[in-house]
Amino acid sequence: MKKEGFLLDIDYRTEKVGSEGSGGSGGSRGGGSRGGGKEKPVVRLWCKSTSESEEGSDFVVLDKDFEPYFYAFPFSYASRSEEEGEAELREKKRLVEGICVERRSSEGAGEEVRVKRVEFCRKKLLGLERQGLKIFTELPRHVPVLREEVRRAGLAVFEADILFPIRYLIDKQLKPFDGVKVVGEEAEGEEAVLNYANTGTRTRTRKRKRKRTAILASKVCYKKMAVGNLPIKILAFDSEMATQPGSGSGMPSPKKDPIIIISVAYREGRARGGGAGEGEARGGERGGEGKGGEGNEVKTKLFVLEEGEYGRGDDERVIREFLEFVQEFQPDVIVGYNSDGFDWQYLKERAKLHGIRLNAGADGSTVQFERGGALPGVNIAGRLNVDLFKLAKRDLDSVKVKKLENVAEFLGVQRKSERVNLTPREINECWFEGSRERKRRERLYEYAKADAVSALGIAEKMLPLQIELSRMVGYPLDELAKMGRGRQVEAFLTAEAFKKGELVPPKRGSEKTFEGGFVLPPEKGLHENVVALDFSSMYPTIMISFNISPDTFVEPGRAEVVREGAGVVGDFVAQDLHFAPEVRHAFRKSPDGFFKRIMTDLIARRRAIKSAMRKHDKNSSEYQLLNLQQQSIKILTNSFYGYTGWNAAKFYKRECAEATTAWGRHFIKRAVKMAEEEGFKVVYSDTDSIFAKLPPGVTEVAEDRKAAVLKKAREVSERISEELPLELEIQDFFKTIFFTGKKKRYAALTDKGEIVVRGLEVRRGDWCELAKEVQTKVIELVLREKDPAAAFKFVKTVVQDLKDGKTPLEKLTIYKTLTRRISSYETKQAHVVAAQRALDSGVAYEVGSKIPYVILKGAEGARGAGGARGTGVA
DNA sequence: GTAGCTGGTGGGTTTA
DNA sequence: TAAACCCACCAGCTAC
Repeated sequence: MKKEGFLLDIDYRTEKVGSEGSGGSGGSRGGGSRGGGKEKPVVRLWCKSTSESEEGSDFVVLDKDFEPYFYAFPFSYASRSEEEGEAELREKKRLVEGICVERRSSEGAGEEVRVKRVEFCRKKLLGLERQGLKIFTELPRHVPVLREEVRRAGLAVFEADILFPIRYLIDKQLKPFDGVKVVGEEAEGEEAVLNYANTGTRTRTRKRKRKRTAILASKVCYKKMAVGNLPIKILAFDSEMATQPGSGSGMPSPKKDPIIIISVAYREGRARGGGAGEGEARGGERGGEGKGGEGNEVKTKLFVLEEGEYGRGDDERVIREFLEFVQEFQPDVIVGYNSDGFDWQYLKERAKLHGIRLNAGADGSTVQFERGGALPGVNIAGRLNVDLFKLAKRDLDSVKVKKLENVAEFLGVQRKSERVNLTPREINECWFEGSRERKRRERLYEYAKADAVSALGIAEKMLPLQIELSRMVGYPLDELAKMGRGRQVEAFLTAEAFKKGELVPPKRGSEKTFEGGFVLPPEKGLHENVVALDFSSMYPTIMISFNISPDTFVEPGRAEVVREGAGVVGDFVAQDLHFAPEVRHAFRKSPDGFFKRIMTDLIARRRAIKSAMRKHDKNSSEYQLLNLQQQSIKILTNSFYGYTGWNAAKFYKRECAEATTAWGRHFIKRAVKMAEEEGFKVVYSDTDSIFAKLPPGVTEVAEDRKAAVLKKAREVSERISEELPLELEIQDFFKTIFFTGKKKRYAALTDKGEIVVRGLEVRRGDWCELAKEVQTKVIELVLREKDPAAAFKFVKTVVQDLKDGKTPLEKLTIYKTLTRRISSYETKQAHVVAAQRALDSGVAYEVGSKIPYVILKGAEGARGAGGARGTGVA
């Protein structure tokens, strides 16, 4: 049979050869079951159909024909003949083929590990063609063992740390949320049962669910497809606990406190385009949804503990019903807020207590918890588990205190003022007193629902961009959502390298830092009619213009500057090289480097997308999708500079980053000079921007002044764009701008009436609301009204209110991040002291969380304000 | 990724 | 002798 669809997730399991199927736990990315006998890896591609008759239905592709492998190359010795090299490689090949070692599993059982086979191969290493070995292994878990042995045999090892499923995607050129075509036969019997869920055996109360077809693949390949409006089912969940009254501690403990509510939110019905092939689960919902609209409504469901159950501390039924719901709903994506760090961990403990399996996987397997690792990771087979808190932490810089309600409000999902808000103490009260007071219990239910709905809303706002990034980078969404930008770039580069026959270099860090951007000291005070100019995509443009790439960098000594009369000594001649200013790093002008080829391609793709966007209405779904695509390309392109300077990067090359910033400094200084030559007074400049005004007396009327400044700015920009390989764009026009005299700190009023603030306390998360409110008002009065006296008066009233104790405590709460364990702080800072006191009274703040505190006059130290998650700090 | 600001700690030194 | 001052450093956070 043939099947087409799009890829959602990938993992693998190991199965015993010979016997039908195998026992053991379901494999996951990076994991696998074990046991005696011969085993082999089976890659599982979790897909959704795109064919018209069964759109949105699930199927899983089983591929048993992919072998784990890695590369090994001899260390290159200077000037050795071709024959000598080949002879050595043949010798090494024999050596590697003979490798046999004992591998001890965590249970202590021994396992004999051999190399499966070895092939000769040709690959490029930083542009240089090299001959080496491609070493295949029986199982993915053998790679780390054999890698060490191959190293011992005197070879340099490459690409031995690419996870097996990722290796599969790269080699097959498959991408998540993109097309897959498979030829094979439908799996039957035990094989099918093991690999897809819901054949009806596990869910007692529910009807038999629709079947997930499993296909034993004989051929799997990429299939181009339209990627708009993919039918993806998201399930958001959240759980609430109540702590025993009088137990002192404010934190619920999974050892004793049961889960009182699990709330879920989801959209019911098919995604846009109809619900063909779906007989049930459509309920009596309205089907008439407009094209392009959201259409289907958000639904919620609560799993609530009963009184008697609470008395026994027995939340088994609640957990079971939740799991059954997951299996019935079959979500593609499961989201929660801090779900990896909290909800799943709690569920794990509670499930263990009752001896029930947390089988939320699409194959009925249990939720897998990553061991070790700095951050707790949670994996669910066949589904994409995403912790939105991690996403918000990484991507929503402007939300300072990343509580669920704050993020939801910021994204326009749900206003805080329009939902039920409860503190942990109130949750307790609503629970315990709710048995008498029905209303309070209702409030708790509304609260639980609001949390799940907010999580769903956040997912719907944030995931589309993540999905585009996932498709582009080639990493499954759940993993990608946890990765930092550097690792995302690296994943993308790894796939690109494969396409270009390049090897991914091994990591070789360094501690050395390098000089960054140039900042011109600002001219203190108030300025009027200032134009802001900036270089668009300065670093990427520089990298492309000067072919900056790890493979075009010429080591000092290899480049010879041709002096008059002197012969050529190095491998490269000066006129064939770009030399960076100040640092004098050299880069070959040709051929185009690895980075340049990729970046040029990305920029071309982005340009094409942007022009395609113009053909669509801004509110259309086509436009929105294209917009997300161009955004993700931009994010990636802009990350290349940072990536080359990230010392944990595989393609790390300090000189690349160093040269990039050196050219940046060179050009911004040149631009300042040119602007001043044209009659501008440059009042400030930072890295890639210039703030300039015309000296007084050029024109008299205010309106003319703006026109004059802009006209001049256009002239300067044109001249600069002609002379330099960069575009200088007019970014903004400020009617007034105020500099405190310090770098990176100013406030401005644009000609559109908006106030822009940079660096000042308003922008900082470690100042209390009151301070920020006051500063905002002062800035308004100074910039808009130009009335410092009024500002002064206003501040005085605020100070008086403060002295009179009229200011509410919440407005004085300061939040600061606890960046490490309390014990490892050298200095006694207020928020650390506050965190310690909170701990003493039973509220444990995790590393990385924000500690709320208030500084009181004459107090011994910090006193707590009501936090949302944590109760007051003692 | 580097540049830069600010507040605070903690120790040593100066000052009234 | 204690308050005032100075300074290097730690820590957190932001601009680009």
